[in-house]
Amino acid sequence: MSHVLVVDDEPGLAHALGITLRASGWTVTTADDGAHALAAAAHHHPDVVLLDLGLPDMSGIDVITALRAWTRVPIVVLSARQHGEDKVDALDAGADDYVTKPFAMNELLARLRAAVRRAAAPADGDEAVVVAGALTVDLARRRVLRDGTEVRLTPTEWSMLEVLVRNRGRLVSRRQLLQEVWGPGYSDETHYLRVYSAQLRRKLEDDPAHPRHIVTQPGMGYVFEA
Amino acid sequence: MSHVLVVDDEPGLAHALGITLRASGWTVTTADDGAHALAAAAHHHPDVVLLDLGLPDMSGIDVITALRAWTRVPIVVLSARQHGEDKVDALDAGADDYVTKPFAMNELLARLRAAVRRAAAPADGDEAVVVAGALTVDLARRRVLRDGTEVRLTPTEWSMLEVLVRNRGRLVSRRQLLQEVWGPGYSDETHYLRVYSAQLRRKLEDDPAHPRHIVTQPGMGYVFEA
DNA sequence: CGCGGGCGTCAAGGATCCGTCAAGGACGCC
DNA sequence: GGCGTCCTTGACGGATCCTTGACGCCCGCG
Repeated sequence: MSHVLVVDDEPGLAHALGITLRASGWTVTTADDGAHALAAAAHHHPDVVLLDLGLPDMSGIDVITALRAWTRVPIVVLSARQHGEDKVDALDAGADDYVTKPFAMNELLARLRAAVRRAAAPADGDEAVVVAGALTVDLARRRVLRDGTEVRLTPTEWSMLEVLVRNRGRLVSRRQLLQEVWGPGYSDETHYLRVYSAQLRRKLEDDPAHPRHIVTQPGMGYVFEA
Repeated sequence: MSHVLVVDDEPGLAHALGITLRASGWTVTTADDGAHALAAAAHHHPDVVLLDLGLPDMSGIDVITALRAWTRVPIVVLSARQHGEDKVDALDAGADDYVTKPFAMNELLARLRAAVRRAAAPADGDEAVVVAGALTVDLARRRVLRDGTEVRLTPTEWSMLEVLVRNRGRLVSRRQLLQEVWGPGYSDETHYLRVYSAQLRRKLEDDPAHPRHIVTQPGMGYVFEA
């Protein structure tokens, strides 16, 4: 099923949400302030973020803005204020939906499902399995086969390959790659790209010195060619 | 601006919504029952549908289902019932958002904007392909094809070509070109333009000495001619 | 006719970027 | 604690690319 990041500083509510969500088949990560939320989002790549606007360290709007700087993950906002201007602010900042406390749990679940479904829908071109020469990349099962035998990838290697394969045939800029794999704040760590592109090539390419699938576009980024 | 289809059977509310929406820059079509709503949606292709669930001829859920059979136009639902199970049903049927009466008009406007923005976002990079004779410039994928084969450009070459192509048919002044490619503070480095226009012509033009696409306007700047 | 400015061409550096190898160090597992 | 995996970081050739300078051409003008 899908993965949800719950951001809430009230331990009781966060706990209750976690139990209910897990009972509904979600996997759950929790964060109790904005900084941890951003770190967790970058690390876990949740399918949806459930964000309480009342956080101790930074405003919820800032969290939304920071997330929207690098990801389109759906954000469902949770707020105590019933008639707050912050509804408008949150939606304009890039939130996808808004739930006011108190809320019915089944309504919240429906909104989360709707948010995930909306986000998944435009990804039409996504087939779960992409074949490129001797390579078979199964995006759903997170597996790669080369000449029919499985290749073991580390989490970071897989993450980078996944971004490239989902954008196969088109250039992925260094910046985009760094942000999607390592998260915001890593936009300039271009060295990571060199290290990991080399590792992927060593594991996936027939001739790592002359790669046919993971192609460098000097000065710009990388492309996965099928 | 965008076009909204308002589906409501209360003449007073529909009228008030129409006035407010038009004042906010929307163009508006109204329908007072489900059958007319479906016909109007098929005819006008609105950018967003604002749907009141309480309709005389059919249930709002059925309207959503019928729309979703053929279009992904965002649907924002309007309902009087505050704690109704119909919220969940509407969202699961394919609605994008939900507003409960009574509602603040600026919240409704924000939700409509958010719905349209969400729907438009994935389509952004589309249609960014410019064809000029034997040249094909794909602005989204950052690729250039000449007679069907890809041409490798350096980052600076691409950046300059991109500015010219985005302003195709219009003169781009030397100053503007320098600032957009090299940044502010390079307004007088006209020599760069000569070097890079020459490189682009060598890579893209059939006869670099007599360019047909990257044309110099002496003393002023350059034009990309399709 | 001589001169100068704008433009195009070519080539040479120096800076930057890329690929590679390898050494710490964090973390989980036994 | 010992071990293995993985991420991060550094160093270093080699390739690529940006910048800069020199030079020739064309054309208008004095």
